[in-house]
Amino acid sequence: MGLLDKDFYNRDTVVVAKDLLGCKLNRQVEGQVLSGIIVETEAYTQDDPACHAFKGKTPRSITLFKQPGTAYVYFIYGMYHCFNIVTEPENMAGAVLIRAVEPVSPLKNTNGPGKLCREMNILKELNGADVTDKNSGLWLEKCDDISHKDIVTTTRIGIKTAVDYPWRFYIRDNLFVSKK
DNA sequence: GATAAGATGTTA
DNA sequence: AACATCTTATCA
Repeated sequence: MGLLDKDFYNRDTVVVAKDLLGCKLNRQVEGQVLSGIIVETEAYTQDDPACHAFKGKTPRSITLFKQPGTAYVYFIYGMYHCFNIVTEPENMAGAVLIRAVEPVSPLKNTNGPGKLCREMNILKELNGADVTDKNSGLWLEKCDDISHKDIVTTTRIGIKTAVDYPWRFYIRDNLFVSKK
């Protein structure tokens, strides 16, 4: 299966967020590979008030300005991590939050951003990792092609600003989307 | 079913 | 003080 490369991520964030649906997320840990199909994403861009990079570079948001295909992992609510993939050219902030995957190999309980990070052992040490390089232990592959009409577009979840941006995408009727 | 509250630590 | 969350408790 084709490894997603820098050119894939070096595009408009919203386009990447939709194209990531149906792709396979892989995590190698202790010789074991955990995999899931991405079924839910959200887009965040530099001029988006809900984005961590909205107010410019900070120690945390600096990762969002790195080259496309960089992992952006941050700690939230005292006990969870969220996993994003940086998009757009280097020095331009943008990222896609992976909100849910459909379990493939020995995975379960991955229907939410905090849960999938816990189940796939995605920790802060992966912040800044190169997702276009398998050696990072975290990479993505092209898998299912999702038809345009099977992508549902809604507003994003869990934020207080820019609540009207229609930048959450998920696969219609998929059982592993968060909430419901 | 629904809604409320509690856990927990980093961030600026 | 807020936070790109999730679990458990307490209603009905």
